[in-house]
Amino acid sequence: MAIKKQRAVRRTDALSKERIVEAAIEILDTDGEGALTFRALAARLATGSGAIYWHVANKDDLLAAATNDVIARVMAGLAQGARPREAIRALALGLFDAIDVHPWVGTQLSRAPWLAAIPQIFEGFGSRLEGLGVPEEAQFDATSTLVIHVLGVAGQNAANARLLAHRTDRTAFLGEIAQQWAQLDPARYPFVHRVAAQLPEHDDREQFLAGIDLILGGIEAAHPGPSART
Amino acid sequence: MAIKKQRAVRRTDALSKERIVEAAIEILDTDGEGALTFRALAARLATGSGAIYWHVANKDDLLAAATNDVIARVMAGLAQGARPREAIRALALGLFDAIDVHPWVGTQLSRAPWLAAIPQIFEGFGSRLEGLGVPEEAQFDATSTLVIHVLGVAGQNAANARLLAHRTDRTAFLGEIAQQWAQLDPARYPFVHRVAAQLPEHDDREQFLAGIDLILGGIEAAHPGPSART
DNA sequence: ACCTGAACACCGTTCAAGT
DNA sequence: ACCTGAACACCGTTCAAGT
Repeated sequence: MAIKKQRAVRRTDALSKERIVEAAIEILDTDGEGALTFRALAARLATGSGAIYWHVANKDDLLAAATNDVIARVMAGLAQGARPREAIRALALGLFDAIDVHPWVGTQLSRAPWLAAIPQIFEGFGSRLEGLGVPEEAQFDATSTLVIHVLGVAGQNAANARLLAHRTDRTAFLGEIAQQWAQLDPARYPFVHRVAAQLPEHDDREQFLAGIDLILGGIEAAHPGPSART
Repeated sequence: MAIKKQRAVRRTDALSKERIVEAAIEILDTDGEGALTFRALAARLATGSGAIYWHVANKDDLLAAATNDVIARVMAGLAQGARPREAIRALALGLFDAIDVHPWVGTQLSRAPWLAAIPQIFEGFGSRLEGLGVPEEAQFDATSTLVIHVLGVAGQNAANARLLAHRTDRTAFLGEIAQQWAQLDPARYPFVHRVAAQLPEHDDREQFLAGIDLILGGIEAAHPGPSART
């Protein structure tokens, strides 16, 4: 009982945007997008909901800051000096994995293209195309296609996560969708029928990467350049 | 003044899911995603907000039905019998244009992969890959990549529309983003700097199609098949 | 069977009042 | 300068009561 007085909860530091964003990320990660409210955030920070507005303009601002944090961490964690094609794949996978862990980032990225996180992603892909032999006039379209692929998958993964929050089993959930697809008229949906069986067992990450490789293949086919020997 | 009595508002027909969805689409198209509330919808239909729940499970159900309507119309309007590559491009452009007119469809598609609209889109792309010479094992990944591209662009366009709702000029808005990009550190963001100038003047539709062509190029490069003479 | 509309629970955001 | 927390305006959804 006579131990040195333990610091109570953590009301020592003053409130700051940093601490608010940190707490928001914790709520988003553990309880999902729906759980982030100013009331919940205020409770966790042991303050009033209005206090948060002193450091943060509004909820969009808060979510943007949280998203930037996660993306900046991905960019910082990237290995340097890889060959362009490998660097592009590593960046894509890094983003995929980050969004897999923080599905709410997917929602944000696909809802707000003016986010500060977007130019970071653009730069990450675009600056490596030079090394792939893509001429300057073609770099904008090629980069945009890679970025759109990442954002597109991000949005879908976030949607899946939103749904899986209410359910236990992922395979069972995909199985239900597969069953719905299998119940469509086979005459009108022959392809969907064939693919339905692959749905529950397919690996999102591998399919994402297959898409990146398809796009890279298209880029290289359109611009046969020096690095053809990947 | 003595003209035949005009039908008052339109309270003749009983309420139905069809009429509710129709009214919802009108609100979404004219006043944007934020304007669709059960109160606004009830007012337009001259009924109580609770009445809507007799025909529609909840707001998600309503939005799903509205989205399916728009997508089904795109599928129905497609020309028959085109060669596979042209058919795929036409489908992609049809979806792009529909989402351009109804940006809220973009939000829905990128938020809800279990929508009934999704297998329609899957079928539209997937069933044409056979004719491109893509072997069966590769069709799932290739289709998914095309669908993701459509959904990814859909989400971004919807986000842009949400922002442009509060503003008048599109070019001015893109100009502001371009300016933000141009203000980033040129040493760390050389590519973003180069691309910023192209941002305000670039054509979203053309860039979308360039992405589709890049993906198709990658598909054909991976599976050099019978239809190489496109 | 279908509709009405008040009531409920819950948001984001504001703001007068405190320190 | 920064924090508190009640109050405001507005949601989606429910439900007892009507026809």
